[in-house]
Amino acid sequence: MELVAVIDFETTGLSPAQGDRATEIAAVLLRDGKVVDHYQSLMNCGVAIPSYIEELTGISTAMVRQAPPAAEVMRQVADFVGSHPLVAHNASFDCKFWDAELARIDRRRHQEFACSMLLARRLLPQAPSHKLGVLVDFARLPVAGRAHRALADAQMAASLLSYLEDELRRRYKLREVSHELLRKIQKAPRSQLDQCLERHQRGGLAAR
DNA sequence: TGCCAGGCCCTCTTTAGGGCCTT
Repeated sequence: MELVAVIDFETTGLSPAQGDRATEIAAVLLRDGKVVDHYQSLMNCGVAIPSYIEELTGISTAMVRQAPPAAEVMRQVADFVGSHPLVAHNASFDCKFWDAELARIDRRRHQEFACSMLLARRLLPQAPSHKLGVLVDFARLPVAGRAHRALADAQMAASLLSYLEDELRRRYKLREVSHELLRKIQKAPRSQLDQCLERHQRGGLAAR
């Protein structure tokens, strides 16, 4: 598979539209199931961290006040990621913050997101839940560090993505699993997953 | 004062409701 960037944000809440801001970002570059590089930084967005968020993430107002400005961090991570396809766990969440924080520095996203949670719902319907930590435990993947810190979560999402790609290759005898195929699968109705992959195989894309 | 997201997905559905998942 081509190089992809798996990202994870820690934030002050759930919605940039409601004024929530990013407090930490991590991106790991994944190629053929191996992490080849990573970026991580706390970021100072100039707002206080709600106490329940500090309890969840361990990230305090004092910590982000000592961090580089959010604009500087976003420029760095956007340059680090470049034009590589993006992946996140529950990507709709990270996509909102990625786009909102980029907009603040007058930059725009030029690539699509794939979502490891939507893929896991289709490929691992038997998992007890589709939270990142539960899936990592279910698939017996290594725990990268403290949950709800950006780098650990990005590394675990990358491990999960590799596991899901292996499952796709094994079950459907695919030579290669592209980002484009992941996006097709995550959009396919669960009941039509097999038909989706059969169409893909017939199209010859699997052998490329 | 009270409330505060949003997309996905299932079902006792589709003229809807509610749980899941992210912080």
